[in-house]
Amino acid sequence: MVKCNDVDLDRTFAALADPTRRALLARLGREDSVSVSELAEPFPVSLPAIMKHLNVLSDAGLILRQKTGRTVSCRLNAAPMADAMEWLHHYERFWSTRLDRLADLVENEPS
Amino acid sequence: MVKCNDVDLDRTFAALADPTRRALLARLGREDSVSVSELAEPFPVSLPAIMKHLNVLSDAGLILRQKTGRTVSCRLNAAPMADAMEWLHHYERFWSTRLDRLADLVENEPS
DNA sequence: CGTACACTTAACCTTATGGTTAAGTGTAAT
DNA sequence: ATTACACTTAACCATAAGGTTAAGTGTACG
Repeated sequence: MVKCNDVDLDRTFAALADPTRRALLARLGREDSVSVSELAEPFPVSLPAIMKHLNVLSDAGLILRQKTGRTVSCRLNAAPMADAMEWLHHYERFWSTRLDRLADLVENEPS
Repeated sequence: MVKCNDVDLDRTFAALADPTRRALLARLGREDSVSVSELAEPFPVSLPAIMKHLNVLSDAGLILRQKTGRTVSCRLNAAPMADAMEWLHHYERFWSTRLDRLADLVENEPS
């Protein structure tokens, strides 16, 4: 199993690897539907820069855009995060402390 | 809260955004302690390329290296993944209640 | 109509990423 | 001592990422 070419996971993790993009997602987590210019406003960078971030997020499937008149509203689509989460989940036992693991054992294997 | 400069999270997600690096971590998840050349062997790229990947993983704190004689053994350090997991955890409600959201969409988008 | 507004695209720049080959360092074995 | 081995570093290359300014598209409004 040399090739592990999970392009979707690549894109998801890459999209999450930037603080501006995480902040955009956080905003959409709080606000549900926000226009592009409203999204851009708090950041000290230009609108085209934000556009590029939004494109990265779209390509990763993390946001959806819908045009209404001349404004475009963005909303969160967290589904791809579930795959990232699942990948990480496989490593959970490596950071759980011994006590956590003990608790896990007790929970999952009673008696 | 414009600045969300979580450099560690940047590095963790960026490190995870490459299939070769994820495969290296997977190997270390299975094998606990593996030398650099053993790690590199399955991949169709040069050893220096793998070195760069290992450096990225080290910089993200995801692996630890220990030199013994002329061989360097690498082991997984999953701790930084916990922070990534925690970040993702905040969005869990956006995909775990997907059926509810689907119903919501159907309600709010009459065709 | 014309103009302002919301967004997008284009062109460009700088730095980072992922790869290469070749050379260097230090330890082990003959 | 010499040679082989395991890894590292250096130098280079092509492409991608993240930013800029300027120009373009399309919708709304006076």
